[in-house]
Amino acid sequence: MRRFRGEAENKVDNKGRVSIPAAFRRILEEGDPDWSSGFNPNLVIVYGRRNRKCLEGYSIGSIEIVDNLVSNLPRYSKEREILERLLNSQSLYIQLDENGRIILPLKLRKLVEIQATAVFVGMGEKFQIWNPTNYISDMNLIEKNLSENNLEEELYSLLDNVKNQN
Amino acid sequence: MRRFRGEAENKVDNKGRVSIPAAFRRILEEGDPDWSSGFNPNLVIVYGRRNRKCLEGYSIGSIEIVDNLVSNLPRYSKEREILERLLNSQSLYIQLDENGRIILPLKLRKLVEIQATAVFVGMGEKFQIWNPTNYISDMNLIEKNLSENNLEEELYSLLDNVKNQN
DNA sequence: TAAATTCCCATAAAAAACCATTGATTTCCA
DNA sequence: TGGAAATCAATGGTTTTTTATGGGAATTTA
Repeated sequence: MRRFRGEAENKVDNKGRVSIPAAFRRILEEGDPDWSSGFNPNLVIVYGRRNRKCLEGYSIGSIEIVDNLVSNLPRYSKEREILERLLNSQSLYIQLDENGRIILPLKLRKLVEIQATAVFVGMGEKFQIWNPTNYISDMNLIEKNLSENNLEEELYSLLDNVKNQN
Repeated sequence: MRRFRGEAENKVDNKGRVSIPAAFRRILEEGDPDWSSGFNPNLVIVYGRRNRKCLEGYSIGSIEIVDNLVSNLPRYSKEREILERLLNSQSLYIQLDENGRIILPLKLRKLVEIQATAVFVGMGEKFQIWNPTNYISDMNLIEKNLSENNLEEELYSLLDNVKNQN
């Protein structure tokens, strides 16, 4: 499965309409089992992640993987209920329009402080939508953390450890 | 099967009428084997869950799954008898009206303290109906629980464990 | 027969569908 | 290979449809 990559800044009009970057649309199309050429793919936006001032977009395929994991937990378990709250209650099924746009409801825009522009950030199996300023802050935070603790090498070596476990 | 997603707050008038959120109606339609375009889907509302100050709505399809689970228990076992009380006795079959509304009987509204507004909460294979204030409390409880015990990562890793079992 | 329930109609606001424009990118052919 | 033609992407505006909700008449029920 191809991945969401790159960053793009698009305008949000006063109805809440935003274009999904064309590159991301390709991934959404590939990832939507019901999609076929000439039609518009669907996606799911999750807004319930804690400690994150952004929205997360998933292709239908990727969200189904997550949903199935949840569905495999005991039906009435506490754990499952909480995960449903975080992943299903705080999420939306959204259809792209003819022009590749979606409508971000006011509620979500307020939640992540998005007004006239939004930044789309590829994150592999999902993408994020940020208020531009908040995105810069978040990147700066990461940069700072990396340089202060000289974490970069350590992080990359993590990858090798994961590999060894498989 | 598509899932119930998102949160919506709708008004309850003094006849007990409430709109089922349009997004949920789509799921109810898909999940009702007898439904066909132009008609109104049916649903089942369960009010028998203890420790839950909310009602639960199921599509015909999902309630059948749950019913079948109960049917797999030994026919005259105590457990089955009790579950049938909670899931069958304390539930009702409801039809949406022409405008996508249902009537919540006074008895049920009292049971979960619903008055002028109700919150609909998508929970994947079912949805919940809450008194707004009680819903906020419940979410706060979850938040508190997550942050105090640093449970979020643990929960998400639960998902990975599920994956590894398959 | 009063109260409750069902059915029918009305409406404002929100969302979806439709159409148009501009600038960038790609195609393709002389 | 240069550049005209075609295509696509991002964005704005308008029209149509859907949603949520209210109210009243008709019908049932107690």
